Amino acid sequence: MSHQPQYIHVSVAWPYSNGDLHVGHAAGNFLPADIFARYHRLRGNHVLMVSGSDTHGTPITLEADARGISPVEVFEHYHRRFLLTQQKMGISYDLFTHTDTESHHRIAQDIFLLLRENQCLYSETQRLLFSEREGRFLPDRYVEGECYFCGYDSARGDQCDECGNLIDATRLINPRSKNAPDDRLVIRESEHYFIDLSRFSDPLLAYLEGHESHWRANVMQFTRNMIRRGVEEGLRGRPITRDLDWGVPVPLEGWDGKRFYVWFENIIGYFSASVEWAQNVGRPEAWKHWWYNPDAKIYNFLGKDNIPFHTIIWPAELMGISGLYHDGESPLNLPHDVPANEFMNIEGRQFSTSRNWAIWLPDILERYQADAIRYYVAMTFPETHDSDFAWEGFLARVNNELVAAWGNLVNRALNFAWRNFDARVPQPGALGDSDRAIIARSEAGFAEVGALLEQVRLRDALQAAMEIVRAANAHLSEREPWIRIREDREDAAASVYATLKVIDNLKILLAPYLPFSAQQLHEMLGYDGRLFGALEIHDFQEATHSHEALCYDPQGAIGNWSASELPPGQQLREPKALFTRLEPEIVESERAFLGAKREEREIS
RNA sequence: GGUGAUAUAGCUCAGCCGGUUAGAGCGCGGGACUCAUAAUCUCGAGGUCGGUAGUUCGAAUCUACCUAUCACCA
Repeated sequence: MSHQPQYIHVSVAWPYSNGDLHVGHAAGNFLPADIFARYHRLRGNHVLMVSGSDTHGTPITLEADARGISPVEVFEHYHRRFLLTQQKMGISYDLFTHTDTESHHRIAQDIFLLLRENQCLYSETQRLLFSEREGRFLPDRYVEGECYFCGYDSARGDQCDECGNLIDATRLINPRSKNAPDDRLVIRESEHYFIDLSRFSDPLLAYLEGHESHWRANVMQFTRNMIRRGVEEGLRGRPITRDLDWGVPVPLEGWDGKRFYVWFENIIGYFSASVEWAQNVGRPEAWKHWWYNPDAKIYNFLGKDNIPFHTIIWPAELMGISGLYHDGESPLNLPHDVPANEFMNIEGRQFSTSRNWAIWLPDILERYQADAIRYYVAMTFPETHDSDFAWEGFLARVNNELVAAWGNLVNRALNFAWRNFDARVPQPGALGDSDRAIIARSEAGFAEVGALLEQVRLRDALQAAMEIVRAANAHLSEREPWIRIREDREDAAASVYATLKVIDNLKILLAPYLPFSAQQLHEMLGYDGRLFGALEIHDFQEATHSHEALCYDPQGAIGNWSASELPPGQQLREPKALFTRLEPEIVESERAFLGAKREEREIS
């Protein structure tokens, strides 16, 4: 199964660093990305997986205001926690950085200037709400007023909570500042840049046509209709700058009080983080293998709320800046796939951070194994529709599937060899038909599970691997080595050897999902070395600031997506249970956390 | 209001460019086994596929309308 290594770029939507990560982030964004990335790493492909904290945007400044601290303090606090949380989860980013680096600022500004030079932007005067007292324009989220649909008195600047209509803040009746209700706002004009999407309608449609066969139905249909409608009416431009003091500055004379819109700038992070990564590893041109190589494939992992940004705006931006930092012929690569996930609900209800209806990753990582969380969330991935995280389901899947089926298969086979075959992989002699069949079955898993992983059908791929687990348990029960060993030691050795070999294969098939226990199992089987590289937090110094980032170092990784060659006679290490069985009581105790007041605890 | 996705056994889901008695895992009931974290194996009972109306020899699978949920847009 040797093949030319491919260049696979895995980019993950950037979370706002204004609060901890919860299972929604894992389910929609970074866990599918990590599973996909780890699979490709095992395949021997060149993977570049990047993301980072979004340090800008009104969620950050709102949080800063609420706590009476600076936006920098807010984002640095949560950025640090993101690094620790994702390290514990084993999310193998080559680089998880943030958007307040000098590198990102410069690249975002370069992209803006090139888009402007290439006439992909236009400027227009907008009417916006201005606070004379504060001497600044107020973002919609800072504005309240009377709803012009229903008359509700405290409609927000972006949406009315009473009637649900979206609001144009300048049309609110008696608009006022949310923080200072007696501060009456006035309308003032301000010049802004817009991205001219209308000129990209045809190239975007052509781009979609090239990916029809493998994009998820919702992503493709939704995007296509949006663009088609745009072709009829002209895709509307979107403002990319706004009047703010927190964000990436607009690099033009006289634009001091303006910053980029956060969605324009954070999505550029996929590109800027790639460039930063290349810099960090001392190969400053290396990012081009993914961005300017026609054979490379870029995958964006995100939630469904983010689809149009990734399938319309970002590709348009990339088309508009092709050639940036590069002399060659090929254009910048566009996303090859945008496998957006739907949402994960909690115990039948929608996430709500304000009501604390959420499951916080730093908290549950204190109580459960990372692989157990990864397993349940992966089995429940909202790939085709919204799914539900239910603690009863967590308990059942961990105990019945992870512990009882997979963990127990490992445990019974290794224990048997440990006690009856001198702590070694038995010398098999002649294998029986069913021994050969189960080995063949597990070896076929590399093609079967691999094909599903490549289509980003991660739930199906995991299910396919678990079917092999069940077949292996059935094989062992049918062969009964614990009985056969009394009269035919060779026969028992054959069936146990076959089982260990199957387990060795399953170790790799499951490794993208269960990297921690796969490593433990690897060692119990008597191997040395690490299946994957190391995941570490490093500090990077720029001209005036330094920042921390999570970095995957592939050095020394020996894991390989290919059939086991388990050597007979190999010395085993003492088997220990891979997974902890959970008590039924956790269902009630975990449910009690939902909706209750939460204290943020130090991450150990 | 528009666009898209989703709606299948108690639960979680697969099947859906039409075609034999609608599949899997879990749960549940009956057997077997004891190497294993009371784990494993095996047999079985459970759905007529959100609703209505069509197309067709034949629809969970196609069409229209409706309902519900979610997202995006207005």
